[in-house]
Order: sequence, then structure tokens, then C-alpha cells
Amino acid sequence: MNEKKPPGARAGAAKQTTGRMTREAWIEAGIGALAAEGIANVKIQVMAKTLAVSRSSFYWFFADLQELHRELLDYWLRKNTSPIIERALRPAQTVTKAVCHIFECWVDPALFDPRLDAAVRSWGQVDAAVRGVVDQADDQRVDAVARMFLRYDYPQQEAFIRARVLYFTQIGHYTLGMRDDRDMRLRLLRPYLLSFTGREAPDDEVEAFESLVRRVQPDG
Amino acid sequence: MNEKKPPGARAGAAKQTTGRMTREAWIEAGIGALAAEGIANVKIQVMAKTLAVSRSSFYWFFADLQELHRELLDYWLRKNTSPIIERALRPAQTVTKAVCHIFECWVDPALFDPRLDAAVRSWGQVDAAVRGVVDQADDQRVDAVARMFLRYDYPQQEAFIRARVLYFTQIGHYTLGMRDDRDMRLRLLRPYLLSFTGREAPDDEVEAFESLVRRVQPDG
DNA sequence: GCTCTTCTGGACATCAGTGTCCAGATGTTT
DNA sequence: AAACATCTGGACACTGATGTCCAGAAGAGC
Repeated sequence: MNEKKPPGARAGAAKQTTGRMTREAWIEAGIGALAAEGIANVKIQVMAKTLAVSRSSFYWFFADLQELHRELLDYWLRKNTSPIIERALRPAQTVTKAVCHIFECWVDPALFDPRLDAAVRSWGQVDAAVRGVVDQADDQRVDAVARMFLRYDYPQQEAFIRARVLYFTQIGHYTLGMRDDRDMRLRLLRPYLLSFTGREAPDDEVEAFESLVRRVQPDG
Repeated sequence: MNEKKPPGARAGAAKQTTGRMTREAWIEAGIGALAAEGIANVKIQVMAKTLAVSRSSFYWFFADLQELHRELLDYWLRKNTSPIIERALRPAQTVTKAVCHIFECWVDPALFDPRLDAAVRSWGQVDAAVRGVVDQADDQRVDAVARMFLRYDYPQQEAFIRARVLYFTQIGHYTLGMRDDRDMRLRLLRPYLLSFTGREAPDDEVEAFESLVRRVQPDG
């Protein structure tokens, strides 16, 4: 209970390019480890090794592992949920176009990190508190998609189910490991749109989405 | 390297109701821990405690943790994949009926254990070898469902996509935690069938499935 | 009951990880 | 350059897990 200086309570720290560590650098390392290896492998000792710094440094920025865990969950919540909701709200002429807007999240790594999402979900299966947060985020996401379908005059219940099918399919896709390459996914766009909306997508929408994908995924 | 007796190579051992441990009992305990807490929490020490036996017992039946892990993966493969494939092959008058057959797996705990499936999937995200096995099983499952759609004259590509959507939706559902109760699921049956097949389901099929669900899930 | 095989408990060694303490290095301000 | 605040490394104590060894308990066959 040494009180010489309250660690973890820092001012706004810009990330030094060299030399000293920052709270943010530890969080980044944590996110990396979480996404790559799961919460059970987010270990101070190994992060310290990859960051080439001693373990004690960690304890200057965080009280303990738990505090980092909270931070990781927080980061995920901020980064991975809002883009989906934002895109589900975006206006469009047709349902298929609106669905394409949501699809942007699935193809643009800047908007959504599937590895991280899957890792947090696995974490939620072990830790009830995390599970609660994940559930809430999922509800928000599905709700946003359902409202999207409602804007195109789907009956209440059907809109809800289509929202689930769309969202669950995507989560399932990531859970299973998304082994398709870019071209495969583009070929499948049209039947996915049909399956999700029950309506055929106009050519120009398909083409617009294809060029977007090529922009955010130059290769691969 | 003591060679007094090769452990792990046993004859067929029936599970004693009392007293001694068996290889099978350890595997069961392992499956339980895996499904409930993930592979990282399948620990000899804690299983020994719940089985009320000492750790050394474990090492009589298995060389090490790895050997149990292999056994767990094997168990999962045997138990959780064949029912799906079997039901996807089952003949039916209509697509919707055929889809209902597959749905049986999702509602009957005897056919498919979603917690276990999700746990093995999380495991696969950390362990490449496991990942390979999971991928293969997923391919087999989707393939079986796609063949089902093909039997009802869906075009090749559409059948494949509908198979994925159906299967991924379900995996997503489990990954997200299946919070619906039985009645909720029954109410959603019809729109799910519509969404998956693109066709309306006849009343008698819906009713038949409802009564099946009530049979395998007496409450809940 | 005696012997042989099968299985268990307890002691031991070892390892990886957490968290604490503190001297002191390294930057920042004046 | 002195004083101060910030951060790091190394030593230490502790925990929970794995795996090994072996004496001997408990069943099975004779």
C-alpha cells in the first residue's frame, strides 16, 4: 500500500516515438495479444518481452492486469461498435444499397477488426461481466440493422429477423475464420444481397460496392 | 522415461459407478471444463479437485495434458458434426421441410452441443492444428447443407450462399449466446424459414416442427 | 488368503506468471 | 546544474500449474 505516487492516474501523455513507455503502448500491445491469442494469453511478462521493457514498467501505468483488461474492453467498445451503427443509419435509395453501406464495415479493416471482435466474444464466454458488455453491444448492432430494414417497409417481425440473419451471418463468418479472398467475396455479393433482403440489387449498386472494396483492399 | 507400464494404453474399461477413475471420466470432465470455461481452463489440477481424486491419477491414463487435448478434439469431431450432415441428407417434400430437419440439430441438445462447439472454435483461434480440424468440419457441414438446397433446384451459386447463410447464422447465433427462449424461437420459425429459403412454409410443416420442439424441450 | 495388476496419494522438483519494493536512471523545469 | 517528477530494472516473495517418482491401497484371478 505504498502511496508515494498514485500510478495509473496520469495526465494526457503523448506517445513518445522512442525511449519511454506509455499507457497507450501497453494497451496497444494488449489489444494485439488479445486479438492474436485470446485473453488468457494477455500476459504482462510476455508483453514486456515484446516491448523490450521490464515488467515493473507495467505496474507504473496500471494497478494490475485487471485494470488493463478493463481498458481493453473499453477500447473494443469504442472502436468496434460505433461504425456499424453509424453505417446502418446512413440513408439510401434502396434496401440493397443500405445493406451495402453496412457491408462496408465487413470489408474495411479500418472500420471493424474481426479478430478482435472474435477474441472479445471468446472472452465473454468465460467472464460474465464481459459477456454483459458484449451482449449489450450486439443488441445495439442488431437493433440498428433492424431499424434500417424498417425504413424500407419490411413488416416489424421480418425486419428483426432479417437484421439478425444479416448480422449473425457475418459474426458466424468471422467466427469460422473468413477464408474467402476478395474476388470470391465480390462474386458472392449479389446472392448475399438477394438472400438478406429478398430483392435483387441493381447493377450500379453492385458495381459501386465492388469499386469501394477494391479501394480499401488493394490486394487480397 | 520410466517404462514400468505403458500408461494410456488400456483395454476397454467400463465406467465404474464408484471408486476408481477411468480414462473416459477424465475425458468427460475435460469436455465439461472445455465447454464451460474454454481450453485455457482445462486444467488437471482443477479437474482432479472436482473429480475428488489426486492429480497423479491423471498421469496413469494420459501421458500429459496434450494427450487429453487430442482426445477432446476427437470427441467433438465425433459427436458434433455427424448429426448435422445426417439431417441435411434426409429426404423431404419441400425445402422448408428439409430446413426443418436441419433445425432439429439446433433445438435438440442430444444432437448438438453449442457451448462445446463455440469453445472448440475459440480454441481453434489460438491453436493452428485445431483450427485445421474445425475448418474441415465446417466445410463438410456447409457442403451438406448446400447439397440439400441443390436437391430443390436452387442454382449452384445460390444454393451455396443459402447454405452458408443458414449455417453461419446459426453459428453466429451460438457465438452470440442464444438468449431467446423456446417460445420466442417458435414464433421466429416462419420468418427464418422464409429468409433462408425464399419460400413460405406450409402450416403443417411449421406445426410439426413446433410439436417436435415441445417434445425435446419440455420446458424452456 | 496370496499374488499380481491396476490405480491412487503424497512428496518433490520445476516453471511461468503475478504483484511489491526500492534504488536509481532519465527526462523536465526553473 | 540542481531539484523535481517520471519511469525502469532487478531482487524478492508468492501462487498455481505441470510433470515425476514411488510406496502402497484396492480389486481380480487363482
